[in-house]
Amino acid sequence: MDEDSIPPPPPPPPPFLTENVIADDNNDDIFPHFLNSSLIFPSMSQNPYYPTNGSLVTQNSQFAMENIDWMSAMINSKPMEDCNQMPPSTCAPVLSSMDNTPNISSGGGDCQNNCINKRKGTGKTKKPIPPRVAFHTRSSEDILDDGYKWRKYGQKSVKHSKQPRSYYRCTHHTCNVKKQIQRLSKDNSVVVTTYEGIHNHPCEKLMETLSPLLRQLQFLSRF
DNA sequence: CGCGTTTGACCTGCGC
DNA sequence: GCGCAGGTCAAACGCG
Repeated sequence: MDEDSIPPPPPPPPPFLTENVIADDNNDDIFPHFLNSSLIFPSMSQNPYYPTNGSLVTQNSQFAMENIDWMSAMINSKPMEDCNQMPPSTCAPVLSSMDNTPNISSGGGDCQNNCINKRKGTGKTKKPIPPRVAFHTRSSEDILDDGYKWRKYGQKSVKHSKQPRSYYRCTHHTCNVKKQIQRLSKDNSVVVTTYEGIHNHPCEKLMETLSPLLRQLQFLSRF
């Protein structure tokens, strides 16, 4: 190759966002349903039920979701065995620790030590592992308003943690999504939320917001 | 009265 | 097989 040859094309873009997004809570253009420190951004997603990739810091809450590839995490979550081969940004949200090790928001951390679903090899058939995403939120509120309705079905004190872990289930009758909420014992202001599964119904708040608009559109379309 | 939370009991998987 | 820890169940209770 000589110097006159065409320079090589730039490397392909990363498969998902790697920049933090500073969201103005009042900016409907970015997050139309971001209310009261809620985590609702269905408009960013190809899947209307889940937010897409990217990190987010808001004025009301500081979300330490580092380069989370939500779509990959929730839909294409890799088997635990694969996490060594995966980039940290892919491993991090899915495989973050359930105990209080502070690696969830540390840019990936050590997958081997932080896999939620880590199963030490026994050779036995493993239960299918539902996709999971965990992230840190600095908030005084334990329960983030993510647009869905949740019912608490259990609370448990966890070893090596002063803070209990709460278990929630989506109240939608056909939906089997669960989430766990736990505060870091090292930093009580940090809430660790872990989602398990994929909603099979629209976000209620989104529908609530959109329905008047849809009605209006239906009305206008008659002319 | 319906719905959500609390909480002790029970179940299950894993390590030894 | 046993014990431990995490996860779930379900009855009791509280609230609007």
